[in-house]
Amino acid sequence: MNISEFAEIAGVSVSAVSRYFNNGYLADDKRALIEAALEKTGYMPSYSARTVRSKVTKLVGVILPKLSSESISRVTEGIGEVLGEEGFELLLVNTANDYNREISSLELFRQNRVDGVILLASVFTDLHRSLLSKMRVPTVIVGQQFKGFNCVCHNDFGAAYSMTKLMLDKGAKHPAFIGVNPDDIAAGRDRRLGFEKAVTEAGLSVDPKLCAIAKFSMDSGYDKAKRMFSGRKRPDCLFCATDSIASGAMLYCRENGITIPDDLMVGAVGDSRMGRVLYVPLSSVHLHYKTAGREGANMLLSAMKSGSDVHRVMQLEYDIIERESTNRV
Amino acid sequence: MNISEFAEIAGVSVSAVSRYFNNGYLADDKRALIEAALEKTGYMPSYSARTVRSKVTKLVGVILPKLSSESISRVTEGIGEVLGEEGFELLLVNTANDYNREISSLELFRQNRVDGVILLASVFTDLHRSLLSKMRVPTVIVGQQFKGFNCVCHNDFGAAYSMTKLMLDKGAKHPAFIGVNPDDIAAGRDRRLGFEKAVTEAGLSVDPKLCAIAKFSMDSGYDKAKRMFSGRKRPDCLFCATDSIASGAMLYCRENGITIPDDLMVGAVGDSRMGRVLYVPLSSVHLHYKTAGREGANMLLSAMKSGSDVHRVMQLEYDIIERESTNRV
DNA sequence: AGAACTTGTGAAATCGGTTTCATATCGTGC
DNA sequence: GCACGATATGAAACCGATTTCACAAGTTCT
Repeated sequence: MNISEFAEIAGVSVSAVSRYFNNGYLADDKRALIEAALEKTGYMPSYSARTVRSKVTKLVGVILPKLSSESISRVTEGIGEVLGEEGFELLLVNTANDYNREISSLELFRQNRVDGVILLASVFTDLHRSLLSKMRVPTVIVGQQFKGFNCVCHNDFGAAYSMTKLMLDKGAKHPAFIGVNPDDIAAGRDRRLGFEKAVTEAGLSVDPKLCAIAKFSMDSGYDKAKRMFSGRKRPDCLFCATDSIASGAMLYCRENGITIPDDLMVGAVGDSRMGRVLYVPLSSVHLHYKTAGREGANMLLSAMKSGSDVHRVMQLEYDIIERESTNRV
Repeated sequence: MNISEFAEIAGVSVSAVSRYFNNGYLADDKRALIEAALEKTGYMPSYSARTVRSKVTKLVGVILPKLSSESISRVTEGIGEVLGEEGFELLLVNTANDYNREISSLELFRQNRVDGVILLASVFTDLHRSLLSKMRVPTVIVGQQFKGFNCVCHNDFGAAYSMTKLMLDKGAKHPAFIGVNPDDIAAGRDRRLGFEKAVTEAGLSVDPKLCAIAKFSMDSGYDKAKRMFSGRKRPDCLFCATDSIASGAMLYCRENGITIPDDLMVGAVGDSRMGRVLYVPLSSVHLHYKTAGREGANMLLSAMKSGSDVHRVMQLEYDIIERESTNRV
C-alpha cells in the first residue's frame, strides 16, 4: 500500500498524510481520520521514498575493527543508546581489521547512505585522512585522537603512566612491557610512552629486551611472555597494553612457577570483566568505553544538527583499579 | 550529482548508466565511457532512489538482546561475515532486553526497511509469534527453536546433559544447578532439563534447595552461590547455565575456602575466553556461536533468494571442553 | 533470402514519498 | 472595515533511481 491508496482510504489528501508523519500543519479532524485508518490498515510510509526527497536516512554508519571485543562492544552499546533515543539506527560494518574494508566502508558512507559516521579504527593512514576530509556527512572518531576531526578519546598516556608508576612505587626495579602495534596511536604508541615516562621518572631505564609488541589477544600475550622469560634478564613487574595480553602472560607465569605479585607484579589497561576472575585478580585501568560511545554519539548528533564544520576533541579520564596482581607489601 | 547529470558528462543515456550498475545489456564502448567518467567524478548512485523502484535495500535487520556479551557478539560476527560477502549490510538494533523494543523493531522491519531479519531473542511471547507470522520479509531466529519459523539453534539440552553427566561420572552425589529464566527455552529450560535428565539417569534426585535461577551475569552467579552455600545441604558439583554465572559462583567459592574441584566440581556452558584463565580453569561446553551466525545468515540468504515460505531448522552440536574445574581423580 | 532469436538502445513511465506553491480561512490590531 | 500574519489545504512538481517498451541491429537456422 502506498500513500495515495492510504490517503483515499482515510478520506484525506496525500499531502495531509505526509504532514501527519512530518509534523506539518494539520487540523485535528484530519488527524483523527488518519489515525483511524492507520489503526485499520497498519500503513507505514516507505523510508527509502522519504529519503529520496528529504535526504534524511535516519541511519548512522558505525565502522568497527572487530565485534567480539569487550571494549568495542561497550562503545557500540553506548552509541546505540544515545542514537536510539533520537530515532537513529545503526548501520554496522565490521572491517575485521582489514584496511581495505575500512576504506571501502568510508567510501560507501561518504555520499548518501547515512546521515553520519562513527569510526572506531586502530591505525590511521594518509588514505584515511584524505577520505575523511572528503566526507560529505558529519563524522566522529572514537578511541583515537586525529587532528582536524571530531574525536572522543581516552587518556591512554595517563592510564599507562599511572599503572606503571603504581608498580614502580611499590618497589619494582625491572619493569617489562608488552604492548601493541605503535601505529595504533592510542593503544600502541601512547600507552608505550606512558610506560616509558613512568620508568624514566623513577630513575630507571627501559630495557629493550623487556619490551615486546603483541597482538590484541591472550595467545599473543602468552607467547610474548614466554619469550621474555626465556631470556637472562628477569623483570619484576609487567605492564600490558590490554587485559587480554595480561591474561595470556599470567597464564604463562602460572604454568612456570612465577608467582604474582611476589615474583612479578602485573598491571594492564581496559578493566575487562575477565580481570576480576583471573587466578590472580588483575589490576587494570578502567577506561570509560560506554561513555566514550555515548559522547561520540552526542558529538555526532550536534554535528548533524548544526551542520557546522567546527571539530571538537573530548578526552575522557580513567580510574585505577587495584587488585591482587600489584598487591605487594 | 544525479544520474542524468552524470549520464550527460559521460556522454551516454540515463538507461545506459543504470544498466552499467545493474548488469544489464551494455556495449563495451559505453561501458568504457562510463568508467572514464566515474573515475573523474566519483559518482555513486543513491541507494534510496534505487530502493524506491526496485524494493531492494541490501540491508538485513539484526535484533539483539544486548551487545556486550561474548556469545552474542560472536554470533553477530558470523552473520556479518556471510552477509558482507553478498553485499548486504547490517542494520543493528540492541533491545537491551527490553521487550517493547523487540516488538517495535520487528514492527519497524516488518514492512520495507530491510530485505530480511535475523532475530536473537531470549524469551518468546504470543506477541512475538503473531508479529513474526505477519512478517513480509524472510526472518531467521538464531539461538532458539521456535516452531514454524526458520531457526538455527544449539543442542542446549545435550550440552547441559553431557556436562552434568561428566561430573556425575566422576563420582559427584549432590549436584547443584544455577540456571537462568526458564521462559528462555534454550538457555533456561533446555539446559535445566538436560541437567535434570543426567541427575535422574544417575539414580539421584534433583534437590530444589540446590537449584537457583540467576541473571546472565557474574554478580548474579556470585549471589546465588552465596545463598546456596549458606544452606545446610552442601553440593559436591555445580552446573551453571553460563560461564559468567559459573565465574561468579567460583569467586564466592574462592573467598570462602571451597576448593575446586576437590570440594566442588564446576561445569558450565558457553566456553568463553574467560573460562581458560579463571583461577581454576573452567570446564565448559563449547557452542559454535560464530557458526550459528554464519548458518543463520546462509539460511536467510537462501530464503531471500527463493522467496519460499518453507521453514528450516538447523541444530548445531557441541564440544565438551574439560579443564581443571572438573578434574577430580 | 527470410524467419526467429539474441543483443543492445534511449525515451518515458514509474516507484512512493516530500516540498513548493497558490490559495483559503480565521482571528486580531488599528 | 481593512490589512496582516498565522494556520491550513490540495494539486502538482520533484527527488533519483529502475524498468518497461518499442524498436534497431546483428546472428543463427532453415
